[in-house]
Amino acid sequence: MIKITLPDGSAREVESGTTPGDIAAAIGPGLAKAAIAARVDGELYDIMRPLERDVQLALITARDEADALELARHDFAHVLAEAVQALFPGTQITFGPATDDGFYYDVMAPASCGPFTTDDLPAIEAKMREIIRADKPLRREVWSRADLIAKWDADGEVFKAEWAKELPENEELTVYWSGDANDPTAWLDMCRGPHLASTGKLDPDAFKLTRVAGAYWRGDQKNAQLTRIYGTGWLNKKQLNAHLTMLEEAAKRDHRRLGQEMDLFHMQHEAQGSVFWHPHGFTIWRELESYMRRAIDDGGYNEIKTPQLMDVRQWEQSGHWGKYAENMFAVPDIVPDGEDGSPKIAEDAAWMAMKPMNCPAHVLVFKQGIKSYRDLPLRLYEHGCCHRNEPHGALHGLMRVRQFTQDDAHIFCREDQVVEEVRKFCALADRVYKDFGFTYHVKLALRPEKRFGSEADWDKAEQELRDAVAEAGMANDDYGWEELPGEGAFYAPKLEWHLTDAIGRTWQVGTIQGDRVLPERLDASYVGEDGGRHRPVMLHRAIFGSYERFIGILIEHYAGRMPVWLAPVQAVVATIVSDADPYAETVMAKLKAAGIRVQSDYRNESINYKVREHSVGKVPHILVIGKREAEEGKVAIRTLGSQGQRIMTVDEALAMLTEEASAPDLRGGMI
RNA sequence: GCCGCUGUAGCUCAGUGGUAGAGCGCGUCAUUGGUAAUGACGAGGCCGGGAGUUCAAUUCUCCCCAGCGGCACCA
Repeated sequence: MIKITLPDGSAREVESGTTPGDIAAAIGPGLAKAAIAARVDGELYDIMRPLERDVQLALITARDEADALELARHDFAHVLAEAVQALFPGTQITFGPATDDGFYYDVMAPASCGPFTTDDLPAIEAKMREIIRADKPLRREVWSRADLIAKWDADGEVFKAEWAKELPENEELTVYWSGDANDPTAWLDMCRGPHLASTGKLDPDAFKLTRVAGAYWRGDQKNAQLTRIYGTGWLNKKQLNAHLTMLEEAAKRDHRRLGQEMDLFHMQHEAQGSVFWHPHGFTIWRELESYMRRAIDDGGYNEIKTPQLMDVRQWEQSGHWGKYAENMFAVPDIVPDGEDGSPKIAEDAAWMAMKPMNCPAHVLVFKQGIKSYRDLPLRLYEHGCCHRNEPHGALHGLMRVRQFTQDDAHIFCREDQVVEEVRKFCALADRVYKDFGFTYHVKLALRPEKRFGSEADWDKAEQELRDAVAEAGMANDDYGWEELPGEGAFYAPKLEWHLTDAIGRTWQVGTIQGDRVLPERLDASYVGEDGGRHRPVMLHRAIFGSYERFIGILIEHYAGRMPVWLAPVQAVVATIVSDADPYAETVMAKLKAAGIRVQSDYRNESINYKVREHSVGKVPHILVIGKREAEEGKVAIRTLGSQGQRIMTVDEALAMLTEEASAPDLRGGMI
């Protein structure tokens, strides 16, 4: 007999081998039907898996949504693999987990039919529904490693066999059958589980296969490329539809689409991965730049500007040429050739490289003149324009570009100032993100495999960041505090700020890194109180990350409806009849004088047309002026997102617009 | 860089082995109007680039380039 303790504290004595499903049935028929899995001593268990020792047991139903979704998605993944193998014999299966919104399965299509395409998805979906409707029981079995390897070898499942062979010698492996023992279509996968009791527990109308993509076996570029089939999966059709609606919403917010509709910027292949900012887009940029300048002035930074090109030897010394050359653009020293007029690379040409980062140049500025401990902390800031030769497949709108401008600064400080400087940065970043209406999580990326510096330096650098975050009161769940092993930069661990936008997506933007490597490599020093030379610590930090990316995030976050202070056009003065134009011109003059970005629309078009066009153009306020307003000295304001209009005097409108058009830091409040 | 898909007018997209169409936008004219599209007419295209098959290629084949979805990468 074993003892099962339930969440309410009650305990039951049952035979060893009793399953959670049996216990649910003993409690009541309703629960027996609803229970889909169990949590046994904190671990997820199949409802049909025998219990063999004293345990704490909690039954899981669809009400435990996170667990239920995870189970369902994992099952969908298995059904997907089963369907693909049923339809395309010879397909090899590998691995198929649940994801944040669904599932995927990586398969190797048989050589005869080549990689799967989206055209194959409808047939696979239909087969999946068939499997679900067949309500095949899912049976867990424990196999020896040797038996399983034999099975995979016999079936020609190269990837599964490789995986099993790498597991520890004596490990017992779990497999799941889909279908009972005498079912000729029974299908087997090696899997940790857990799974639902049968395929029929899934809702056949609660999933959709969404796309296919290439993925490397075990995530390594050197390995075979598999076909990954993605699906989204839910507990019921309603949830699925809600998700599909959210995806549509995200598509509507796509900054590439809005960027074109709002005439903010464009890109073209002659400057692949680089942005042509149009007047409207660059207006947003200028506002952000001004905002950031005020913030750094406030924070005690000094703004500088450093060269775009430096001799490659400089990059060798900083270590970038060794670790980062594949992402750098190198430029030969070209001299004109007098003979035929064509440019020619000199034999002994010096090679220059475009800067991919600003840090070495900032150290060079620091090194000019002798620095005393009294000069520290020295905070050097730059709107640093960097070029990185990103892989073609990585480029994505404004989010991943080859030329971008960072709000980059390096703080040179003494060892004893590090924690305080990081803490101050946390406060500054907090203020900035809140001004844009973001919430955020903070994570600490720890030492990567490829790295510079001693273990002791890394220990210290990591601990400092931990301490500073603790002092800033952010090392807790409210801030999603988490440590990420192996994800730091090659020269330093980094704190990362992950913003959550208006529809719940997250974006990594801000960062601060404590670096002792670069000051050493470039021999930066200051004179201490003791008269001796000391190494400063260098903190790399950014809040927006890059202007390009941050603007992309803002466009999606606000769905193009920028707050008034950032809106490229803050107001349009639109007349109904041309008789009102002269009066409208006086209104324009007043708004312009007050610094409002206002445009007039005196075109020979209906007011309906004008209102529609500027609404679609996401102008925050339309000031409509007809005969009445002209006679009464008023304006009729229609605000984006609202149906009605407000009639007010020009001065009232001016006061309102002026208030809304001022940046949040100048208003002393949040937007 | 890897896998898959896509590339036709400024934009969104139809279409065809016999050198092209719609809507929006743009231009002209009429219309002076009251809060999300006034009407008529008109001008726009090397059908991504190159090669091949063919009497004939925007259409079929191959190679490039770019974009999109992922993977890998993101110092």
